[in-house]
Amino acid sequence: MSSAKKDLPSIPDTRTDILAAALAILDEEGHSSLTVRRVAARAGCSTIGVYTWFGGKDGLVDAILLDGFRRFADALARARPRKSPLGTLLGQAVAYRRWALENRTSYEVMFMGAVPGHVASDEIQVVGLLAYDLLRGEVVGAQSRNLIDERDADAVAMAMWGLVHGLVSLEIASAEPKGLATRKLFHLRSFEVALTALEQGLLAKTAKHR
Amino acid sequence: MSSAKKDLPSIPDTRTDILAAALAILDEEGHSSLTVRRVAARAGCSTIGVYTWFGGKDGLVDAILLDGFRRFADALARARPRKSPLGTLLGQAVAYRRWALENRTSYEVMFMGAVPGHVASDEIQVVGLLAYDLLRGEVVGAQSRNLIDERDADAVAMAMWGLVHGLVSLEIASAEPKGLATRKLFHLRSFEVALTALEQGLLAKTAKHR
DNA sequence: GGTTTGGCCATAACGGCGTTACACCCATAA
DNA sequence: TTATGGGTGTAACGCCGTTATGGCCAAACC
Repeated sequence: MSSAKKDLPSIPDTRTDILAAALAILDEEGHSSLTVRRVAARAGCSTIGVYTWFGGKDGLVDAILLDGFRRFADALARARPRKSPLGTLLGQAVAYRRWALENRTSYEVMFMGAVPGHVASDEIQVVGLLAYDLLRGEVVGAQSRNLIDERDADAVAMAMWGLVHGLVSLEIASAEPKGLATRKLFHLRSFEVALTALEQGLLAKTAKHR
Repeated sequence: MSSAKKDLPSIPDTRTDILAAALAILDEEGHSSLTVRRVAARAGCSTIGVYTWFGGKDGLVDAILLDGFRRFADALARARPRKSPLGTLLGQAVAYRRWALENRTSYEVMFMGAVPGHVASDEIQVVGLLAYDLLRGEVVGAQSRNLIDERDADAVAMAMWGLVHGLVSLEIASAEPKGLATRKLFHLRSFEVALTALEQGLLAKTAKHR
């Protein structure tokens, strides 16, 4: 029975081909080239394949998002091991920026609405919020260790997410393809200044006030 | 000679009609309904009018952007009179958010790339950066009065812009049309927490450090 | 075996998009 | 009277997402 399976991995799977073609087009040509016709041509089938396997362009983009969120979460998780919760938060912010810049088109689709008419399915939106829950959890952890003051954890988490997302999306929007190194350095400095200042401002005023 | 002018304002100006139609469609139906055909139909001319007066859809969107940046700058300027530079900065941030939420579709086109294929002309990009220069000027002012520490003014200005833009764009992206009041309140609280924390972290440690 | 079913697919079309070639009107200038 | 040229409508081109139609073919049934 195992011998009957041995060539299974080489069976051409239309669904896999289409998704791979879509990711390749997104990476190589940008989101404006992500059309059903082009994806189908690259996958070696007709446009109808996208409808058979994904229900349409929306479903295909949902699959792209699912893949993106998984890779994004992996990148953030890989940046976790730090000693202090504050160090972990800073490290994750840096990892967030690095991933966004290295996966620019994915980030644009995931967080900047780059695919014009797309509305993500409810399921996908839930997956997208997992990273936020991770962040929130670390904020609560830092608060419980009295490293961050006692403000609303959601407000603090949103502040961090908003700052990181805002800086990253401005950087992506202002970057010519393969942006200048000096510009990149400037954005990196702004990023560090902003994050350390925000964390400074959130530090618990331990037994100093009230 | 003045009597010869008296009916000039009532002359139907195709260019004005088209721009007004585009702004109305953007406001009433959202950016996905902003098509050349629809604008022309609402303006009472054929699609060719958009090409005669604006050179195409890109030119029309540029005109929309110009209008948007003007109204945006007005709203920020109207929020200026505060006593301390820090109060001014905070007041402008609040005005920024208020304008973005009250002019959601404009903000999406101006700062979130809502019109799919659009690339703003160089001239328009310069106009868009005027608001940034205003912000930077106030940062420098606050630094010269020793209210903000001596970090790179551009980095500080980018930090503020990034935070405000990030929170606002997350709020816009997550808001169902006419979003729930509770959600709005949550975002307002996050906004205030984030801004005061950032400013706290940027405060000059007056004669305390070095 | 023959027949029916149903999953998968290609062709060709529909309506909508941005854009443009072409012909037309018509006020002005010669 | 004729010529010019700016503003315009019509109709088309090549894209887009989507779908109706119908063919193929392996599995399931009589």
